[in-house]
Amino acid sequence: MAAAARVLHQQGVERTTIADIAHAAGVPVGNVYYYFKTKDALVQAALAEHSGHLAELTGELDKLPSPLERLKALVGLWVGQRDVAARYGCPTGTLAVELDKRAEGGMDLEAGRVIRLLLDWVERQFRELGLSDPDNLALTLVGAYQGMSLLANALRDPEIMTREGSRLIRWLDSLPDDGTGHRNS
Amino acid sequence: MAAAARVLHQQGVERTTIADIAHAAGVPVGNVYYYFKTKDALVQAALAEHSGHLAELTGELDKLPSPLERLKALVGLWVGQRDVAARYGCPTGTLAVELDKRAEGGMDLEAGRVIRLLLDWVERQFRELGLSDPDNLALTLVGAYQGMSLLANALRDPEIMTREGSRLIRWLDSLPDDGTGHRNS
DNA sequence: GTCTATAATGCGATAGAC
DNA sequence: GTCTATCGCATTATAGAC
Repeated sequence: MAAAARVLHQQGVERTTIADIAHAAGVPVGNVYYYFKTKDALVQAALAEHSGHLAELTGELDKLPSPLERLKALVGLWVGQRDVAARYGCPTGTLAVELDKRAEGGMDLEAGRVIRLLLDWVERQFRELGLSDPDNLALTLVGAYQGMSLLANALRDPEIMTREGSRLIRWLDSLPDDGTGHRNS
Repeated sequence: MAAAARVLHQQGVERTTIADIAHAAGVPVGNVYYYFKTKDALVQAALAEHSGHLAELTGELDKLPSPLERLKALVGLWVGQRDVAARYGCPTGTLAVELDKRAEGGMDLEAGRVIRLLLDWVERQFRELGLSDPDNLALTLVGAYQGMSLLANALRDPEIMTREGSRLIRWLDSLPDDGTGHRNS
């Protein structure tokens, strides 16, 4: 599953063959089909990997004391992945684009579910900050991440992540917050 | 070329066969190969279509008197395309994601060139407004567009375009501007 | 459960009649 | 320049020995 997630991210769903994944995992082709009946099942396994990785990540961030620190740390993690993003794009975002075109078995919405998990977590942070319209703020932050990842990838320029990341940090710092964790703007 | 651009956007590059494009254009398969030697040549033709469409669009916007009006009209056009974006994503953005994975003939950077055209035009508007860091502002605006298109597509929710569009309009209006068209912030 | 060999299919590309 | 028929190949998926 880890090999599937990695190779599918780098090569894309359509250009990746089962043989590619089998090779990356160090097993023969037929063996893969023993555990995953179809290629789509492998794609779903990759999605589960991304979902698990996200849960792990937010779990770590939740240890930070304030919601603002958590959001800023999240942006820091994004920028830290700038070279991967510039080369292959956001794993979940590019997968969402590919699955939308794939249009079989109604799997085109499953990547959206992983993105929804991130949106919900971010929205929770904004809500804890006492800000109004936390759902719109989450949309803005996650949208900015997907946008800067796509641009960095399309232009092959990791510095885009750095520049936009800095702006997002300043934006987060500029949001109204009295330090109590309860605030309406 | 128009049929290629349309079908490639809707079905994706890898899932679209030459037969699909030939059918959409109302010509037999072999005929397509008389004008386009390979499938990649068709993809490049589609990119040229997008590039031409963009030039046409900015040409219209350039008729508006002020840069701020032009940018706000651009956002309005994006929101006006919300149903298409929610169903198939931004034509150029999704193509950039797909071509990055395709990785053949060095065509993976050509979608980036079209996006660069948009970035440059937007940057020019910000520069005319006299704002500092017009390149970063362009990155923010175009990045927001790509991000909201991807989210709208992944979640199949055109309203995301409306909500983020409204925010972008407010953001543009909040930028420092004295009405002379020359200003540093 | 592991692995090899192969069947079945779909697609890019071409040949060649008209 | 238009169109039909087909080749060659890559890939998903399976059969079946071990």
